[in-house]
Amino acid sequence: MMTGLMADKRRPTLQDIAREAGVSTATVSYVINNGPRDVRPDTKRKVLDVIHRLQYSPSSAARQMKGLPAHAFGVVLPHEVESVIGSPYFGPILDGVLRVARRDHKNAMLFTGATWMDEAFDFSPYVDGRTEGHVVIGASNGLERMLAIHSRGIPLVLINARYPLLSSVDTNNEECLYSLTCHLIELGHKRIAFLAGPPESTTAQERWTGFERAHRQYEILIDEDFVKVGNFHFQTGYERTVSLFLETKDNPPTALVAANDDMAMGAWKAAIEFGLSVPRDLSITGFDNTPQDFDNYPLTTVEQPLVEFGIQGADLLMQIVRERPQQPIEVTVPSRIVTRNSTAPPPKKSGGKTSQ
Amino acid sequence: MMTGLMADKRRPTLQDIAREAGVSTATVSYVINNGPRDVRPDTKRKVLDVIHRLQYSPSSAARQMKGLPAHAFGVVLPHEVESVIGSPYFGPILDGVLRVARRDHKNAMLFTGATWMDEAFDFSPYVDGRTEGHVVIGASNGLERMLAIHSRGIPLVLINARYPLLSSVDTNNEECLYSLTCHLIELGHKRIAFLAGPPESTTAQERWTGFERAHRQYEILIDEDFVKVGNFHFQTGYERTVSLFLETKDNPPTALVAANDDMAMGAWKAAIEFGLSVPRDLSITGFDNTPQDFDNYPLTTVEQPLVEFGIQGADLLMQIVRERPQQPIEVTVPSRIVTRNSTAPPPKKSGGKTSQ
DNA sequence: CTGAAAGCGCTAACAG
DNA sequence: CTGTTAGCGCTTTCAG
Repeated sequence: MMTGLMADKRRPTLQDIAREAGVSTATVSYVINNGPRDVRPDTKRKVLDVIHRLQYSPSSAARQMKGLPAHAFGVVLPHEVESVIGSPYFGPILDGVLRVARRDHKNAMLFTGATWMDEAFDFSPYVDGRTEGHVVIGASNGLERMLAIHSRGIPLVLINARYPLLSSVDTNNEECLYSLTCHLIELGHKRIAFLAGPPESTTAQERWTGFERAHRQYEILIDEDFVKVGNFHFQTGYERTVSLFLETKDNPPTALVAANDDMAMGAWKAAIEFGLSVPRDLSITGFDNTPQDFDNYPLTTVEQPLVEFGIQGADLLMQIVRERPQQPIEVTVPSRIVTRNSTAPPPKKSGGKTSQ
Repeated sequence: MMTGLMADKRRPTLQDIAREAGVSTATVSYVINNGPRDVRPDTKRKVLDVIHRLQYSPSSAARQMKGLPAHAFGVVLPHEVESVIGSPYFGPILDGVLRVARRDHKNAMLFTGATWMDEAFDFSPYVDGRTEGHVVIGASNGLERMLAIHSRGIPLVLINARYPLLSSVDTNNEECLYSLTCHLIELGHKRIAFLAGPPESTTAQERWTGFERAHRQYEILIDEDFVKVGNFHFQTGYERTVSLFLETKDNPPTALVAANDDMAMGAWKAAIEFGLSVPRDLSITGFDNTPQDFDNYPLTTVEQPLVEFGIQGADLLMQIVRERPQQPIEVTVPSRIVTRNSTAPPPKKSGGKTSQ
């Protein structure tokens, strides 16, 4: 039986090669690395033969001890969610990141956010030298942890988020929401509700700012009652919209801008329950272009270039590892507005439900 | 400006801690590792203080040099496909793998198959000691590379594949195809076509064996003309089925078993083009339960427990790392047959197309 | 062109 | 309980 083969034999070291080939360890090293010194061709040949025969390959740990690069970077997925990878959000970003990894012959080390928000968050895996830096995907809280890691001199890039002092790749949230809102205003809407994301999220903040700017630009006041704060999830979108309708019975909004798709769909559900037809009675917009039943719910929204996020993020990290800039670098990758049929001019009779 | 902070200061070493705390390096080591020797509480305290103050954390490379475990394993995705992660296949498996990684406080290092089938395949990343072993996800060719890695003493687990001498986690392919085929036979089918996968794939082989066994069991001969070999992709499913129909005009099959969903859907398309109604004129089965338009194409198929594959695969790897068994271990995770409406009894008049 | 040897940061003997 | 020290496998300087 030829199972296991030399499974128990200790793996050969550079010394073994040197001894076997009858040369010094230095020579073997020069052969392996093609430098920094030259080696006579026949010596080289001899060494390479032994290397192949003994199936030698150098220990990465020993190399790192000499200060050589780890040829790996971390991919931090700071989410407790079970099914994070299969999601239509992380998947494409990770794909982009891995494309760069492949291009640069780096390995990607995955860090899942088991203890992300725990008291006992363990920094060591992030700073123990196995990685040259990290990209952090879609973090919306706990970023002070990453700042701490950054302050230990570890290169870091945030993808789809912003944070003071940290480099990042994100989209033009503010701009997109500004455009979306202007679009509604130009259709004739003056009473536009807003479903905001959690205030601690910079993304949520930027989207709100875009909404606000459009109103300022057109000199339309934002009715306080029209602004509701959710947490990016369907359920809060639904609930806040129900409250909204109840509280503004006599003078309801004619359009609703949600800070993301899930909340927009929640709002849509609420609209249906209140007998409102979208877009005839209520225009709705979202953000993310996450897969939905767009046939039945043709939501106008914003599509983020997720794969591009991954590529640019990993690319930026590589640049930072190389150049060690003193100041953080912020890259903006513009998104694309996807127009479907959830927006229309406001109903002629402002207010009042219409059935049928 | 407080950017960068100590970004340029070299990271502290255990020696730094020892010096600063006025103790020996050994003592610091014992504090860090809670052993193997005890340290007087106040000394310990003092050391821990310095560690915190200097934000020390040990170098993983130096530790590995001492033969300590790497606390990481590789996840090999041997596919050249661009968008591999976002797929409904890899995503769930990876999720399962990561769940185990989290549980055991291991890091997962991703290896994408850039050079998987190249002449110049580079073994070093797989054997350089940064990982304690690898899980290989869904490889159907080039597995001799993995065997070579295994023979260097690196623990390895194949997920959703089998290969001689290698440990693996896979489903009961043979059994599932046997059941599916029996189901058709019991419905009254005697003329059943088979769309096989590539012969080098063990998965494809097992599925064929199940098909065969059902026929032997019921003493039905398999018509050679009814067996076509594809490559698991839609296109070959379509093309082989077109050939099949053309070649068996006078005595066509009443059912078709495809080795996977994509080919099954290709076959369905061909059936439609030939004016056949599924399942009235032709019953079809698939394998994988990959997301399709099941509303319009209610394919009876087999759902593999993908997340479970990941969990069991990573689990098995951990076990192998621990126990170093001499013999490979093969784990089977059973799949579930998903019955929809693509199968029915054969048409009364065997043969002949029916329109309308 | 090649060899000898120092030393990277750590752990765990060995010696108090 | 603590300190001193060898050595893990490699790269690279210093000597030939």
